[in-house]
Amino acid sequence: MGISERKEREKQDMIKLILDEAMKLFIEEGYENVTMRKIADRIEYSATTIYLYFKDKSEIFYSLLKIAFDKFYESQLSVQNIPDPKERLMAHGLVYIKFAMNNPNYYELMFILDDPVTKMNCPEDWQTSTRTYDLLKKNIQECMDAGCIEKADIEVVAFGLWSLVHGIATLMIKRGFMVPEPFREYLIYNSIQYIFSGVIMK
Amino acid sequence: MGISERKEREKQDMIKLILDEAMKLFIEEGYENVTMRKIADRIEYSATTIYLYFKDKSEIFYSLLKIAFDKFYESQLSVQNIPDPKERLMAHGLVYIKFAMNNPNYYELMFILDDPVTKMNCPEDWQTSTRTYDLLKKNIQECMDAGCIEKADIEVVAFGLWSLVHGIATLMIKRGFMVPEPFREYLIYNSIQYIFSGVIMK
DNA sequence: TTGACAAACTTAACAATGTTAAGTATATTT
DNA sequence: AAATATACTTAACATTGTTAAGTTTGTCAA
Repeated sequence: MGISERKEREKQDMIKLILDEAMKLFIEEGYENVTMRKIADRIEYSATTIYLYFKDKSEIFYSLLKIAFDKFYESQLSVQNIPDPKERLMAHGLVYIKFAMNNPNYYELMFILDDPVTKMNCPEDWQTSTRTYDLLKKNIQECMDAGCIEKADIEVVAFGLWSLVHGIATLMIKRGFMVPEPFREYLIYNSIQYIFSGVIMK
Repeated sequence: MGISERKEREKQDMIKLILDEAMKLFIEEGYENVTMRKIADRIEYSATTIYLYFKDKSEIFYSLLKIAFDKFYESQLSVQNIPDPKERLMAHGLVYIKFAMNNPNYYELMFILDDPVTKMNCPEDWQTSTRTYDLLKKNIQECMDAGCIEKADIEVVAFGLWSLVHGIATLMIKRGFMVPEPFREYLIYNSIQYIFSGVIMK
């Protein structure tokens, strides 16, 4: 009988509907400003219905977390065709920050907010997130192999460069208003440029 | 007559009482977990009394913000007696991160949370916060003068180095659990070391 | 086809939050 | 001593996430 299949399909449709509307709201308004009742309004069901498909609010946004990491990974790939490893590494950093500033709510979800991340328990959950980090390490390794940058523990270098771009991203997202607009791009590009050209050997 | 003076004194005492208890709660539990009623319990007044002394919750923590920035500045000073400019700059970075990790709730208040910062309107408010940044710029300038690091727009270099340590700090505070404990200190120290020794000229 | 049962969904409600309005003591002034 | 201003409290509101209880709808066996 196809009834249970249909039911399963309907259930998946409902989950997708909730996630889609939650995502739209979230991108526009951010985690704290998305309420269960707002989502309920959008999907045209009562708020409690959502609890039949998700344990609680953070579980909804834990699902969105995976989508965010996928989009994030996708954006990083765009840089992988650059042949010169040191140019690629620099572009990698820039595209990282660009993603963060174009998708501040995604970025907050992935790297700042506590709530939905607590749902990440199984190690395979991290795989989506570590994919991008592996990409960075790969690019660093190729720079080392090509003699562009000083050889060292790759974990150390990756963490350092990640911290740099993460720092720029979070400062711009959270305290960007401190920097007058036409100056922001200048600061971002040149500070990365300065530090990278220190790390990269002549 | 001394009545109005006494009243003014009592008012200031009350403000101090509220701030003291709010601060204690805040350091232990963080902004979101401090409620008006919890503060009220501690000071042994009703919750609404607090509103006679502060406009709203964020204004209380805006007051704490200044205290946090003062403590922050104080901690940075400890490094200013190091004679060698490049060693001083490196130590500056390390002490920055140390403060952030020892006072994660202060740090969040200063550089991550949105709410209390919105109360900062007058330009003199920023002075407490820019003091530390000026200190960094001074140290960078001395490094340039001594020929330790490549000459460039000081705003660019300061922003880059700040982003680096801010990135490390926020990653450790917000996603530190991803890094196994004995590995954290190693990552922090060596990644800073690596990037600094790139920036610093041999 | 109908009656029992399960699944899907809603309404009502709870406790906690920040915050406001109205009321009550207490202190000051005239 | 009466009038008034000050300090504080109680009650309440709207909003939040979430749970419990009730209702409707769909499915299946007789």
